[in-house]
Amino acid sequence: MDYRFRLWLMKDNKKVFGEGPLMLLKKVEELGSLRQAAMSMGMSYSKAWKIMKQIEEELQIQLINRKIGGVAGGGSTITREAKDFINKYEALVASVNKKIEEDINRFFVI
Amino acid sequence: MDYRFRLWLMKDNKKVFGEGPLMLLKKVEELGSLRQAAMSMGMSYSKAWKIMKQIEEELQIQLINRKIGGVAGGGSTITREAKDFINKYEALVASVNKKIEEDINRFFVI
DNA sequence: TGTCGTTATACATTCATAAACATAACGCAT
DNA sequence: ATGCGTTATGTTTATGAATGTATAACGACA
Repeated sequence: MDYRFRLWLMKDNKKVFGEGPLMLLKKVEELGSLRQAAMSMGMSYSKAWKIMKQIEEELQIQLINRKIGGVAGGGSTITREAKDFINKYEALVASVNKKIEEDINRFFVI
Repeated sequence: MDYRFRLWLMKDNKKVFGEGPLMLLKKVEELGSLRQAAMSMGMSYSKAWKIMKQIEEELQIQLINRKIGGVAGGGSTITREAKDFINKYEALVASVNKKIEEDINRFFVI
């Protein structure tokens, strides 16, 4: 049986971290700019920006260091805190994924 | 850390079973009609009907026995196959949830 | 000092999805 | 025969989220 799952971290009953933010942060790390990260995912910059803002407010964690203006117009890099966070989230998701694969073959023998 | 988790069963890359259909089937079992089941969930009947139809087509499983007309206008009851299916799905979700709760406290010590 | 690509933000528009609505058929009970 | 509440299905309308557009500020550098 094939499956798909999503796991969100919640705060005050609001989604505060999930697959979208994860991808975004990894792309920022790779590309050095939030705009380029959003573009590379086919996501509008305004949405990407809102996501970052919301998470930072909600979790009280600074995720990216912004630089406005300058040689390449500016850019963003992810913070150590963000790196730690995505490492934890990825480890969690991997662990859960493993569990599902074990179980799904136990329950659905199809 | 609080979380929310959703698991879908897939067929041909399409969502074919998840939390929505599960609730719907349980409500049909409880209330004896797809219309009432949908209403009780604040879901439109047409959507509920489409969900049932799609799953039955996709999984090649008959989920509900329909009766049109008659004493109470008709109604629907869920099949044994559907009962088996929701039992498996619920067991799987419960097992995975347990795992997440263990892990999330291991990873996010917040 | 003007240019560049970025962050930041508000606002308008588009689009996909869901809900509403409409209609037909059904069969038991009165 | 008629009415009732259901299943079945297509069509229309509404809602909300995502996207697009616009504008300002910024600062290194040529």
